[in-house]
Amino acid sequence: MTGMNLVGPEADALDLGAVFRALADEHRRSVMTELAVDRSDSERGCNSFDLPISKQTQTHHFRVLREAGLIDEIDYGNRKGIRLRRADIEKRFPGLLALLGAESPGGTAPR
Amino acid sequence: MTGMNLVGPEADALDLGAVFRALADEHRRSVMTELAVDRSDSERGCNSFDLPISKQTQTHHFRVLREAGLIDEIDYGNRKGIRLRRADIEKRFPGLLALLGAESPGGTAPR
DNA sequence: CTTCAGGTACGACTTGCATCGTACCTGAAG
DNA sequence: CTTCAGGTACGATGCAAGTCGTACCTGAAG
Repeated sequence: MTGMNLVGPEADALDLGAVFRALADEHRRSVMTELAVDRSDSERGCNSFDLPISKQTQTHHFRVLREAGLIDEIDYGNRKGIRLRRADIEKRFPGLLALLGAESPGGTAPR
Repeated sequence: MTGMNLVGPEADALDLGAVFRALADEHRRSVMTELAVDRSDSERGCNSFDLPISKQTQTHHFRVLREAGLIDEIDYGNRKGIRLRRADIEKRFPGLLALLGAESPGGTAPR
């Protein structure tokens, strides 16, 4: 089976409190900002975001993002994929990703 | 002197991280939700939000909201006023207040 | 003046959370 | 098989933050 065994809440069950708590951390927010800017929404590797923290801590952060419903984690056994749940987020919290994208250091305005 | 000696950051200096950290707390978020829904943006008393916490803790939460740039606190000496910084927030983080307003228990949609 | 309610300052306590060390699992490559 | 890199599980640690107790200040009302 190819992945997706790690699941978060349904689109309608996304909790704004959990989302804000997830985005309160600088590292998690930088991940979400990168994802928000990349309009291709392609699956990304966990270490494509170079976070200055240990891999155990990265595991923790990605879990928080998944449990908040912001990303999907695709488990391949010895490798993991990350994908932004853009449609679900836009449906439940329209404009949130734009706020994150506007914070992109490259000045990558959503237009 | 009529108030406003308590000041937060300038409109352009609002930090998304500080805002998310402020909104991560349930009590602070409930205050902001109430403020976001009330389009009159009139000055409100501190205990017009009935929070199930002591007054010292309320002082703490309002301070966090002010330092995040979300509200103004008007000091009258023995009384205090609270006012939402709607224009500044909308300018810097357009759509944020709509997200909060949509969480209002009364189903008070922003329009 | 005294009384009283609203608010703050300081400190203590407790919980939550970010972080990492150690150990272990998984799958791919030799 | 062994080796190795990516990832997880569990536990410990350190720090930030939410909460409240006590004491004090401020202004209004008697």
